[in-house]
Amino acid sequence: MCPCRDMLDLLANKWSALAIGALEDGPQRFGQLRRRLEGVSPKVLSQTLRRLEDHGMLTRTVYAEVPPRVEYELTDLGHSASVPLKDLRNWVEENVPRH
Amino acid sequence: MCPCRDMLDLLANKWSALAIGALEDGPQRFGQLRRRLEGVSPKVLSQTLRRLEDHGMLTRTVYAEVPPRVEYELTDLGHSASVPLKDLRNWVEENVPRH
DNA sequence: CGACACTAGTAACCAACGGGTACTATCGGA
DNA sequence: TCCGATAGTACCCGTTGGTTACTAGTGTCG
Repeated sequence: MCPCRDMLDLLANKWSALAIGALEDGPQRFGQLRRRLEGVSPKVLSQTLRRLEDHGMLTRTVYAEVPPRVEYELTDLGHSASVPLKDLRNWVEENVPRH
Repeated sequence: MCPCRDMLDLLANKWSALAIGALEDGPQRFGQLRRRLEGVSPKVLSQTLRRLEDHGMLTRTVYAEVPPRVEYELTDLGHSASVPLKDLRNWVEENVPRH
């Protein structure tokens, strides 16, 4: 109904939460993210990043090089959202019976 | 890979986050939840609640009455998870251009 | 007496998303 | 010449999300 549902739907999502977490350390390339988020397929990562970009959580910068280089970086909004997401990830890590 | 991914997948989900939020105020019946979480269909709410129950976030109590009465209540684990989820919902409410 | 409401779902069905694998172009290096 | 590296997309499929219709058993209203 209201736009906050869209935003919650975006952030309350496994790969979004993990991707934003990975980008907390600074800009990252596509392949770096792919390796850090173990288990994500390129298609899904691409979709996730695009949705985050559309909602203003990150920027995508293409460098016209070969091989191609694309960097993703959190916006201020993204950095701000990363705080509650980090708390959520921390809660999970603390409350799940370890491997 | 590790079980924390399952848990994150469970909690990082729109309806889960909203359902846990609604249950913060105390036990609720199915229909109450359905009305509070505007827009959720009975099937999806049922699925969501069952998944949360399976993961120990809430309890489901059936009263043998007519008409039927079923109450859902957060466990200690559920109450603990509700904290970071509430922070996330608050972030969304504060950072989304109002309706 | 018959119709309707209330409850907590389930059954059937469909669309959308999540996810996997294979494939592309381009260049440098062995 | 062939391989590797990069950032995706094309294609396909299964699971999930989602909608609507329907159930049973009783109480209430007309």
